[in-house]
This record gives sequence, structure tokens and C-alpha cells, in this order.
Amino acid sequence: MPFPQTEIPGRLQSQLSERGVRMTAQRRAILSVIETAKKHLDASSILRKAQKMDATVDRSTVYRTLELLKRHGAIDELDLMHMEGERHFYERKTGRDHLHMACLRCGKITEFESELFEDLKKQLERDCRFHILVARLEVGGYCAACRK
Amino acid sequence: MPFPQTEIPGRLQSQLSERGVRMTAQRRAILSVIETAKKHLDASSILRKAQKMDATVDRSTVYRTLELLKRHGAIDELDLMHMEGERHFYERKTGRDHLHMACLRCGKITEFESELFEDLKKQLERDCRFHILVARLEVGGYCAACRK
DNA sequence: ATCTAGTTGCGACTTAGTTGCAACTAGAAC
DNA sequence: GTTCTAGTTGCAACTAAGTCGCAACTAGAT
Repeated sequence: MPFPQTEIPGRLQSQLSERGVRMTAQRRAILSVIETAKKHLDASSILRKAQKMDATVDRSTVYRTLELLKRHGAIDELDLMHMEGERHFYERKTGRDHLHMACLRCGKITEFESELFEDLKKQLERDCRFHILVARLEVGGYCAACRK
Repeated sequence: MPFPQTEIPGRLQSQLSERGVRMTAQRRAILSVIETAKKHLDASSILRKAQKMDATVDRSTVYRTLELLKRHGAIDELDLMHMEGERHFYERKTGRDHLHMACLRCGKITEFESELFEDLKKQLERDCRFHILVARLEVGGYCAACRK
């Protein structure tokens, strides 16, 4: 996941406030969990971590907040090839899109940015006259370490 | 979805038989539903349609058969940007990969094949030394008709 | 200090998919 | 054709993931 060293903590929160989104203690807890995540988190991990900061946070608030963040284009939702279960994972949306490679043997998730990915999106915008809001490219297979 | 006019009906079935997969009446029904689908179907639509051919087909058999087909690389699983609900959609896997564009306004799904997509996959294989088994590119946004 | 539209926790619910098990069966071996 | 067995099935009960209606609460504007 993208952890730009330049990211200011609380950036996500102020970004939303500026957009007129009301801030609550529960939202602050959830946002800070997402902002400081060291790996891709699913809804129930976000809930668990958020409850450590504010014990009142409820499951439904997490889902509602994730919906809100998706609508505002602040996070991306991933499936990571549904390697275990059907849950979704979330990550902060940063400037540039990247794709996810999921190793089906060791479970490692690798991210990759590519100019070709950008070109492909441009091609869709142009040739299909499709206005892209989200683009999700997930690849399943074997990583360098797992392929013999 | 890809409906190659050249596809021989029952092709999927013989492809699996050759691989040593045991054929049952239930599997034949499910395979024929998938082969003749005119649009992307989810598990419960496949169940409903398969039951019209063989009333004994059970939900769990559909899920188990979809698992089998995925393992054999005979079908691809799609999320279609989870536009409504969390269910998955399935389509026959044909030679060439294609991407799916989902219009978030009208719900239309458009498929697109692109040399750039192939190039991008080649880049991953080469630069990341990642052995690709499945590649799923889904795009959400507004189609030509819905963008003003 | 007041007001209200937006937000919350709760609990009950839905939807999608999984599992253990006894009964059944495809297809290989004779 | 008969036998045999590993693979497959339906069933019913279950889990996991997410949704929703509603009364109570509250952020932030006035």
C-alpha cells in the first residue's frame, strides 16, 4: 500500500472537513486507523483497531464510514483475489493508481505502479469514451519467491 | 462477455472430461447454463437456470462446481464493482483476457480487449517475475451514453 | 444557548457462501 | 454385465459479511 512519507497525519480528516463532512469522535478513530495502517485492512480489523481508540465505535458505523469514504473517493476497495473468505480490504487512495499482485501460494500482496496502466486507462477514456472513476487491477499467481 | 460464435456447444464439458473430471447430470446442467449464458450470471441465477434442466441441482453443488471450474481455469470470477450486493459473477474463460467497465449510472457492463492490457501483463511477468494465473481489471465510471 | 440535519449504537435481519455427513453414482476393472 | 470405490450429491445447519429501521444523540451553524 502507498505510505507516502510526505503524508501529514490527519490529512484525510482535514480533507473531508473541507468537503463539509461532519467530524465525530467515531469517524476520527476510523480515519486514523486507515491512515496509519501498515497493511491492507478489512472492515472487522478496522473495527477492532478503532474500538481501541474509542470503545463506542460500532460495526455499522465502520461500514457506513467506509461507504462515505468510497463515495468521496478517499479510499479504494480491494478484493485481493478473495484468497481467504469474501471480505474486502481498504486503502487510502493516493494520487496514482497501482495494481495488486496476490501470490496464491504464500499470500503476499505486492503493489506496482506502471505507466502502461496509465496508458491503458487513457485508452479507455479515449476509445470507449468512458469516464473512469475507479480502476481496480488485481492479479493472482505466483510471486518471484514461490515460482520455482 | 465473450461469445465466440465458433464455440462448439458442450465444449466446456468435453474439455473437463479430457482432464479426468467426472461428469454428472448436475454438472452437465450447470456447465450448459454457463456455456449458453447471454450475460454475466451470479451463483443464484446459475442455480435457478440449472434447476430448470435438472430439478435436483442444489445450491451447494453450484458453489462446489464453480470452485472446480475456477481451479481448472475454465471460468473467471468477476465482482463487476459490486454495484448491487456482494455477489460474484462468472464467465467462460476464453483465450484472451478482457477488462470490464461498469457504468455506475446505468449499470451497463462493457467488455474490452486491449493490446496494452497484454503488454501490462507481460511487464509484470518480466519486471516483477510474477507468474500470472488470473488477471482481473474492473473499471467503474460513466459510459459514453451517461456522461453528458 | 438554541436548533436541526446528520450521525450513532443497537439489535434484528438479509444475503452469500460453507461444511459434515450419510446416501448415491461414474466410470474403471474385471 | 457386475463389482467396486473414490468422487459427488442433497440436505440442513451453520458462518461470515454486510444492511437497515429507529430512537437517542450531537456537530456545528445561527
